[in-house]
Amino acid sequence: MIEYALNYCLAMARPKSEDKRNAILAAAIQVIAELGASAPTAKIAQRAGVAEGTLFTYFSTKDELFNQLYLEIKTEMHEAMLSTYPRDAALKERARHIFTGYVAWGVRHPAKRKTIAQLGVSERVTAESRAEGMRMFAEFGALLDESIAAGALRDLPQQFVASIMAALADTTMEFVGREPERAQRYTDSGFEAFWNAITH
Amino acid sequence: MIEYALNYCLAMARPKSEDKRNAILAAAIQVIAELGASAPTAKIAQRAGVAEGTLFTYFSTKDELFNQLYLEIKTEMHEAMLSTYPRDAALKERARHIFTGYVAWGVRHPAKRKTIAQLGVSERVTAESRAEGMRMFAEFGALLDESIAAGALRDLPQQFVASIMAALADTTMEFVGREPERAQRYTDSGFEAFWNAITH
Amino acid sequence: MIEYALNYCLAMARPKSEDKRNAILAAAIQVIAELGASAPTAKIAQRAGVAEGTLFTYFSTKDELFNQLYLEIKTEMHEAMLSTYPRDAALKERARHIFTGYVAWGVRHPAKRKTIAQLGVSERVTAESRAEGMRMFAEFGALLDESIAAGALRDLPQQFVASIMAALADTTMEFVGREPERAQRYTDSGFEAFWNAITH
Amino acid sequence: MIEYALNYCLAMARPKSEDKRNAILAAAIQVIAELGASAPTAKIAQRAGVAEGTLFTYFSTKDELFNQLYLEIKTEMHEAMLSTYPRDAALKERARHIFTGYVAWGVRHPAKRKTIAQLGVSERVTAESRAEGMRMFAEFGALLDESIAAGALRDLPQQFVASIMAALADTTMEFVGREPERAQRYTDSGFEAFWNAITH
DNA sequence: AATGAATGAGAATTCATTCAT
DNA sequence: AATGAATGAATTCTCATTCAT
Repeated sequence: MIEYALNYCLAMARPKSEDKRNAILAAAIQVIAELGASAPTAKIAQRAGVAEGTLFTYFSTKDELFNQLYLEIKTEMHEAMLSTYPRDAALKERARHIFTGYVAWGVRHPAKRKTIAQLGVSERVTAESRAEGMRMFAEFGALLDESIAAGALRDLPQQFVASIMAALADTTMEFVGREPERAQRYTDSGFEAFWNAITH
Repeated sequence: MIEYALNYCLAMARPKSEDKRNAILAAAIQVIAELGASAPTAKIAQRAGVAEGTLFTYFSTKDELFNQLYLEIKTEMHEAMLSTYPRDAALKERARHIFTGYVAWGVRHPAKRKTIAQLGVSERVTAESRAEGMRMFAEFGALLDESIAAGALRDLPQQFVASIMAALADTTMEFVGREPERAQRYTDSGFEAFWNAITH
Repeated sequence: MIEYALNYCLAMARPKSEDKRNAILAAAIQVIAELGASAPTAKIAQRAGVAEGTLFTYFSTKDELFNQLYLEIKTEMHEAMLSTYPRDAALKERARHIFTGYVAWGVRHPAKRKTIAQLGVSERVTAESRAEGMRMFAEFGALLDESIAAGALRDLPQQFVASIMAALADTTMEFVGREPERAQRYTDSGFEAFWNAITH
Repeated sequence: MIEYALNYCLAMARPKSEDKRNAILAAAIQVIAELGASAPTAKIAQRAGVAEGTLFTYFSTKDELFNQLYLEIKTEMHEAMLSTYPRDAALKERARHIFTGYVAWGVRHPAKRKTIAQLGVSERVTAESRAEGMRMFAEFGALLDESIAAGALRDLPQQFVASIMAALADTTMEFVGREPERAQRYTDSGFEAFWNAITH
């Protein structure tokens, strides 16, 4: 009530709602997962429960929506890998934590995973967005430097190691998605494969 | 003169030309590599040097073109991996041959690689095409059974191993693409990583 | 403090501000001069420093804004032609005064001139507005009746003479706009042409 | 029949039809005269009896359509003024011919006249088109050089004279349009006014 | 009164596919 | 078989206007 009066005086209109923005991003994830990067904005808006035009008050173009979505998902992936990171565990356990966190996230969010796969090859996602997305993951390469030191990949860029991790984790996710009942087995094996790949 | 040409034309039913079909496929590779899977058929036809409508006498729909292209490239990849396959070499050398052949092919044909990446996530490529594409590669899993027997991946499907190989090779290609002067280094390391991943 | 502001706001019904109305009209002139009659209301509001919605508390529709603007400018033009009108001068001098005043106004206010040109052919400006705008100028025809009496235009409607004056003055303005350094020359010649046109 | 066979051999498809192009231009004239320069392409296509998309095979953008239309009408106006031009008549008669030809054209083609008025202030018509349009009319200034030599407009650019002619003729047209029964009277008077304007 | 988010009906193009030639 | 004009549904984005705050 008082808020209304305040708004009245300050002459503020409805503020842009974070909820709506999130609804649009969430809808985009679903629709892109279903239809690919050619998903029409109209369908995204509809799924989000907003008018077609509203989408454009939150994202000025389709490209902007896609780039923001790309970074949003990448950030979430990153967080999933770092949450409850065991700082003091042995190196291998820390690595396992990251790998496992990523796989678990991907399995839990199949639509997001498909969407990232689509956006990853979409011409709409700019080089800048890609670079920013990559920066997050490069850090894991650094994290693993110790383990790499003696292995086959020594003196190759950390990014190479990070990409290998991502590639193996993605493959793992896919098979977990197909046979969820063997999730544990795939995840363990995927990680061991990765660990062997980089440490020997 | 004109009459002669007329007779010539009316007399012979022009057969579909294998050349034209190939020109369209080759054009599609280029255009899809440049524009993604949303590449218009008109642009593909133009690049192929044929009329818009002609494309549709060789491929009844865009989807058909894309699916055939997908399989054509997959087949070519497959052949690249098997050419000069050293039947009697030691297991690891045979595996290296396959891995290296694939990477070399990808580096030599960047447009094809980009196109396969695009088609790989395109809604136009059917599950059947994907399955058929995968079948070719599954055989390499079988090939490696021996080596897997004692490693981390024992009793996981051969497809898992094949996918891991593909994933690591793709990653390798990408980095070779970025730093061609270190091609040898990346390829060797990529293969060692793969070998370690599956044999330990 | 906040409470005070609150009371202040609740106590007084804010009156529509003449300033704001004028700001909107002034902004419309600029934006229409730049973008033509398709100028969006949002841009006009922005230029005026008010919210999109505010524009509609001062002008219920875009059409109303455009019609009022049309008449406002026409009125201003009219005033420019009559200011310091030398009632007792000779006929030709009075005519010159009007012609010159109009040209000078147009040269001094190029955006207004462009805007009037746009509104003059816009479907948004109603026949009524046009009629009202024309009425003002018809009076100049009456003023010139004497001079017409013997000329080529005798027994044609005063409006015809008024339109001829407007047409010649507009042409004059345009050339003064292009070559401001010859302003005097163009204005004098334009008027002489007009005077000769109607008096011979 | 033989043509078909020939086409068949040369593999020509339906050629772009001049008729259709003209139908689109004619439709544009009508619709722009009715709705102004904001006339939608969809409405123009419909009026022309072609599909919405067809319009764009003849004119790649709306701007191109508008610019070509502008020049087409200007050219036609120009021709109307020169047709049956009496090379050997006295100067005034030649001038009258031009003036009268233009007015008659404008009266006969009111939609074209309205359309040119709209396009003349439209942002879509480029400076190049305008310049080209103006070039045609500048020549009439040259034509009148003799008559100007002694008048009020001596040593002003021919373009100024040409613009004055256009302005007076436009005014004349408008009044003829309103009172067609006095067409002759207006045309004669308009021309006399013009002649007096430039020769005295 | 003032704000600006929300709306949805257009608007200009694009494009896979058809079909007359 | 080859051509490319013709089609119209679909797409992204704009904009006048409304309305909750």
